[in-house]
Amino acid sequence: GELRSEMRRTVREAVREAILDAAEELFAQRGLHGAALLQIARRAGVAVGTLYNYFTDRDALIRGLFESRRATFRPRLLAAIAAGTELAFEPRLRRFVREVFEAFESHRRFLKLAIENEHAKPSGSTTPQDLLSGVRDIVTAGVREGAVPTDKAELLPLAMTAMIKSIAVHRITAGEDLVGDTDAIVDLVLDGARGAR
Amino acid sequence: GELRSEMRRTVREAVREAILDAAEELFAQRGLHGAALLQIARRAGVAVGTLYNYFTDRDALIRGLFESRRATFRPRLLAAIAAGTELAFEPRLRRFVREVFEAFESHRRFLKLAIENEHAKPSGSTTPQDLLSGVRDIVTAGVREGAVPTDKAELLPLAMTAMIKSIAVHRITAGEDLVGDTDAIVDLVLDGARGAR
Amino acid sequence: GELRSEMRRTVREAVREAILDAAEELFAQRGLHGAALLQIARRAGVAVGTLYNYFTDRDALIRGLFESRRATFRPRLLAAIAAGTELAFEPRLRRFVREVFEAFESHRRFLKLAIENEHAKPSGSTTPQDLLSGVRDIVTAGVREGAVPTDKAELLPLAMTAMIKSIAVHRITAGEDLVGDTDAIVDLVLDGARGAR
Amino acid sequence: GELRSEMRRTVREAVREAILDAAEELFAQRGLHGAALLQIARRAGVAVGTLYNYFTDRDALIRGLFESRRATFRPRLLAAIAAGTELAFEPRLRRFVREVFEAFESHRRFLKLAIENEHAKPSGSTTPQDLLSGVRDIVTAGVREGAVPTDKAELLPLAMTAMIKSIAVHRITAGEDLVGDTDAIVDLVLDGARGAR
DNA sequence: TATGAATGAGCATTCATTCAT
DNA sequence: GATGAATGAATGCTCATTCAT
Repeated sequence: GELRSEMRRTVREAVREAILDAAEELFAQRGLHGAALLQIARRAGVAVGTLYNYFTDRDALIRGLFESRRATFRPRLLAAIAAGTELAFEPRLRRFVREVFEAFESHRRFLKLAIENEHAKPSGSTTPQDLLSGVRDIVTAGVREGAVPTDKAELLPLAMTAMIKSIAVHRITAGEDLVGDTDAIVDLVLDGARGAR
Repeated sequence: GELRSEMRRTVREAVREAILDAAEELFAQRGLHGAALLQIARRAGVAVGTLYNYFTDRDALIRGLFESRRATFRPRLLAAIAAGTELAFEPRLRRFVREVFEAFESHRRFLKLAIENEHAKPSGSTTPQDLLSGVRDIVTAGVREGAVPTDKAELLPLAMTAMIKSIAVHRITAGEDLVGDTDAIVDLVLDGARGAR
Repeated sequence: GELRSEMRRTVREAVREAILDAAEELFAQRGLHGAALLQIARRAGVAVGTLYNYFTDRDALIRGLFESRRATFRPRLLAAIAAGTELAFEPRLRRFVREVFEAFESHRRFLKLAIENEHAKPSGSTTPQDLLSGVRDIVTAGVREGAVPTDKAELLPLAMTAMIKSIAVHRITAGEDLVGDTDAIVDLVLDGARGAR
Repeated sequence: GELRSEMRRTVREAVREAILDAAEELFAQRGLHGAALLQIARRAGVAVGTLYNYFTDRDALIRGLFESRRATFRPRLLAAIAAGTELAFEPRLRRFVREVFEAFESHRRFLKLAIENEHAKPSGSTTPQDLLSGVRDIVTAGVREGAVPTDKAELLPLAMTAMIKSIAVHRITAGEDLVGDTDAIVDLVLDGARGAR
């Protein structure tokens, strides 16, 4: 009946998640090309064939992983952008960066993977692209507000996103906390190397 | 005699360079994993077996490529650092960034490759690491000089290197000029988003 | 009670037939090796597992299909042979060929399949073998009657069966009528290429 | 030098032939679908990879086999057709059939394979098609000559080819001689079942 | 030293078969 | 009996590496 079908759906979801977790782990360990599907299946505790009941092929598994993780980030990112609309540029930016880092915290492993393989996934949108687009929105508002000179509007989002990603990977690799860098980054972005903290 | 032996050495060097060029081109096109040695050999105009007379295995070829290119960058980087020792922080930084970009210009293809595959090459030093270390030197001098607050010394080099790499890849991908971004980047780094250009 | 059990048997028979129909269609489309059991199950409107409630394995399904179709042909063939016992060789042969073609008409798809895969099914008797054996009976009678020289008795059935099968496949493939070739074939067989029609 | 290169070509040709022989044997034993490339490689005394140095993929190997064999038959068939142009219909046909059977003798195994898998190879021309086309040529000449009634011209080639193939397979399977059937077949075709031998 | 054919381990993918529900 | 997810052996194919010439 309905209960039965719901249980089945739940089990299916659990297996799917186990596969994605295993894939995430092995892709992080051996790279997007270095992890064999057999290893992923073993780590997930299923047979190779089972992988193909959930993803049509290797590429679909990779896409599935990225899309699945992105599906949990994007809402948080969008919320972080929307939440600050009423704020001035600086507090808005500060809040955004903090929330981004907080979101990053819960998926450290995936983020390293996503950032380091950004260039290898030209198909569809990615979390790094979402991040860039979020920063762009805020910078655009900052320009409108007069807080950011027009001529900085092109490079600033690129530069800031690069900083966030780079520092995030740095901290994740070192096993260190991310959120603590929020103010340092925002101060740096706002007032530059010369500005007093 | 000696002449003969020198000619032989020259030819050997030329073949080696042809192989590296072919490798660079194919790695850029199809990725570090996607280019087969047979294709590289063909493009270089030699047989597969010949590759193994110059590099012990695939990995050594990749390392050889990165090291060969690094060998041309590092002197320029070191020179750029050394040349500015007498200058104040700002002009020194400006000069450094410009010279880095000028050096990048002559090896655009390789740089994209090196930056995008930074994480895949944990063995030995790399050009991005050289860059980071150069920036660190200058920032350290800036701190000593009082131009940079101590508490920014840790993250600033990381952030700045990230900006340089990210913008470089952006421009290379778009087929655009790199050097033109020098001042924008330095201004951004020095005075932040809020500072007037 | 009994009614219930009969209904069950009827349903079972209907499902079995649906499976065989689906198998026939897919084998005809993609070959005996090219059709997957999953596709057959889907086309039949049942689950894969159900296939195994009706046939022990893939091979049994194929055998089941061939035997099921054979079970409808053989009676007609036997009847066509028996019906002509009182006739002379020529009218008997003519009648036999016509009735064979008429029987073929109602299972064109299967016949193409059976003829083209004759060699792949060494297990048990097949429709083509039934056909050969029918022709043999009639030829034997023809020899007894003096209408066929003894020394033609060995090859004639083989040759004639080959002609019938070959022309049948030709017409089925072209979507053309079979029965119309009856007289041409029989005339050819009786009087050869040189004889006037 | 030239000698060297010729030797290499010869060796290459020998390996290619060994592969084709192994393929022919295994395809005959287990069917076009049932023989694994690994088995073929083993039987040929080479590694799997070597197969791919000679044929781009499985299908190309099959095509290569059929084309290679066809390349030895077709000239003989064409010669058999051309050789009889000056003869009358009957002797021409008789000669043709005999030469076809003689040609068959030297490649019995392949012929069984080719005839039994005729329908599975829609790409390009095949030996059975060559045979049909040869018979057609001769029948057309027979019609022009007045030896064959026009209305038999369509079905006769089909029927005769079917007979030849069917009897050939019959004899090959039984390990019997082919050429001995020549006159019986031709007599049957010319004068039919009723005609005295 | 250069060559390129041979090698075979490694991988993605398919699909007949099983079995818990 | 029906279901369909899980299984894993089998297979086609790739490609780094070797080595006889």
